[in-house]
Amino acid sequence: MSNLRLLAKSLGLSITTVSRALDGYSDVAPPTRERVRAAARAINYRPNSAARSLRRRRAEVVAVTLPLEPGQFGPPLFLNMLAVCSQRLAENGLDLMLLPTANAAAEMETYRRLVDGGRADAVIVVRTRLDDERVAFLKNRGIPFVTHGRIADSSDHAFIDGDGAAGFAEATRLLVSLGHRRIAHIAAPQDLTFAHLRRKGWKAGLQAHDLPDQLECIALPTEEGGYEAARQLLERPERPTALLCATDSIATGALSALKEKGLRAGRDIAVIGHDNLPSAAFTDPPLSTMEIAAPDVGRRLADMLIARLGGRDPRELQTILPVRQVLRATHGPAANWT
Amino acid sequence: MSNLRLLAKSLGLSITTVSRALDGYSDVAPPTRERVRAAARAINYRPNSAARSLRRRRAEVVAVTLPLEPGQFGPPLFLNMLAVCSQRLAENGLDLMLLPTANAAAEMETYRRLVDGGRADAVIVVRTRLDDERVAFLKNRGIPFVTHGRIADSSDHAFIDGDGAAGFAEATRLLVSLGHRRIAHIAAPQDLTFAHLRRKGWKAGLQAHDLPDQLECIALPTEEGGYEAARQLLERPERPTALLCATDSIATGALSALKEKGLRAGRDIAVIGHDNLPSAAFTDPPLSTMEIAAPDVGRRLADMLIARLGGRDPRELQTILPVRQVLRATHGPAANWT
DNA sequence: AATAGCATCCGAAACGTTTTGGGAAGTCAA
DNA sequence: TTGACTTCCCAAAACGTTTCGGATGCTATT
Repeated sequence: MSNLRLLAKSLGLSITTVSRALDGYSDVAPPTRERVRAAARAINYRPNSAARSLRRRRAEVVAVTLPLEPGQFGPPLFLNMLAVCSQRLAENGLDLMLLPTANAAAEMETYRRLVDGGRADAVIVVRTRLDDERVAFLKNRGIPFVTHGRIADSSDHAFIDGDGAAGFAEATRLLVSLGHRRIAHIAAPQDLTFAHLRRKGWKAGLQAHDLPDQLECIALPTEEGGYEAARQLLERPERPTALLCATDSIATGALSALKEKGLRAGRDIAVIGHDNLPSAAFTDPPLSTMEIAAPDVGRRLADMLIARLGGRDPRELQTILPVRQVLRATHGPAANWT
Repeated sequence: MSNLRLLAKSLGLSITTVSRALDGYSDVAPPTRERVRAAARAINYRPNSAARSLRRRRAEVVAVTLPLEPGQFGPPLFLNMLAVCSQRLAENGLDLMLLPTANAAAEMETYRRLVDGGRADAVIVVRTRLDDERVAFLKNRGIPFVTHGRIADSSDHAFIDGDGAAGFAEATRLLVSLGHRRIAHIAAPQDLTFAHLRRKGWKAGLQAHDLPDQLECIALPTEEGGYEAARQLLERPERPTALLCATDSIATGALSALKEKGLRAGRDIAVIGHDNLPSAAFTDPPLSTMEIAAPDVGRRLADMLIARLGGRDPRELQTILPVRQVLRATHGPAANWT
């Protein structure tokens, strides 16, 4: 590992001049600048990141912890979003680093090392809960952050989120218009904000038509969870004619349960998911679902972080994105069986 | 952000003593040590990571770049493995950081910043290619690394990998024993090592029974890729009776194509995948697949890294894990149609 | 009483960078 | 010739930590 001192010595220049040449300052002669740059390239010089961030008093890193438990989006979409975010951050000289964490306690410890140890200049909070201690911690420390998803009171921090409530209300209306009256909801654990909002939308949709909202079941947002929940709902005396699922993973599991019961989704019973996972187009039948109607959530997220790092008021950085329906083959009209 | 100087001043001690008290050295009196620790806890002190790694001359970070393109494992399993790895590394005071990268050029640039800039002490290389410039780079720099997957010549570096060749040879044998003679392979791009080895296993399995190995198609390791490839293979005059797919994503797409043609997997045509994704148990019919027969790849990976950081010879750190079959409903006997 | 040994503590240097506040030539106008 | 400006360069300080090599005072030993 080479450093500025060696580079300077080999060029017969001072450390200062070499540093400034590499950073493109105007007070070094163009020929010198080129000479320095060529030498730096030749020995693969990169500024030592620890020394640099020690001196500049910033890490030039945006961090995001990745909770292990099944979450909001499926990982493929989610990582895609972060990759786009990362590219955008890179244009501003920021690294995005992801830190997998096994459980809530480990995650909080990671936050402390991150923030109190100056490892990150800003953080992205994902898989938010209504009562989220990570958000409380970050507010307390005053470090810039943006959440992906809201919390119970999101009035005073930056966030980006899909309008899950509106999406699920809309989907419920669609099912009603197709003749459904017993519309069940397979919800995800209600401490997760997205799950809470989607359930709220479902309830609102039902209430608008004076329909009962007793048909529900809470499941882990996995195929397994959806499978079990669907089986339970089908045992109910008031058997649902439609299953509105909090996520596509849940919906995929539900499809599997329906098949076991000899029910054909889209004909005997309607199923609608959320997220539009890549695999949703390849279930049998192809899953009707919904997705955030924005192609560039990652980029927006990065821009919000950069704005926060620039001191922008978080209350100006709150984005709720509309959700659009992706209708494939599982949202059928109500079957005639009772 | 507090620092040692402030802490020392508030305690009436020197910076040295405070530092050594926190690090548990024996040359500070137990009462002093406790006093220091209490004060540090009270002000949420964490050593500044930049200063620390500048002085210690190591970053205490293991890095892994995450290429965006669809890869070896599906993300859920893959992230799980990394999370386990991360826990194990944490026990040794190492942070695991993931860096998403959009393309090969960006990935190499990340490697340079990482290694030449001293941001990481070791790296994990995932989604290896037969000819992998990342491995060449790391060897050249002499930084410890472990690859997840092999390359063309893996004789002199540390790696952990599933025995894809044996797994696919075994699966081919199974299909032959079920009466199949026209066993097609939907391969992933052959520059990816895992794809190359799996195809090699398939070929070996066929050759052992003097069966032809013309029935193949190369696809992106996604549902979409599997769907297209399966459609093409079904157009062939010598229509296959079995599809051995390089990944479960491919197999899932293939299942969807079969359904369109009115073929029932497991009865009219056999399908076998690889990876045992969580969703594989919930396809219709549930997918027969295979998986690495070790519950703790992530932990092993971490241990190998730690061993490399401790100076162990990479040639002693080469693990090939057996692959076991997970037979569900899609590996049926050969149908009678020609 | 002198010395050795021990338990505690501390000053100062070092890690490699960025940045402040100049300094030494050279140029130009008066 | 002088002074003011420019251009190009540099010394030194600072970021916060760890660690080397003592220093200080006390107890036990001779």
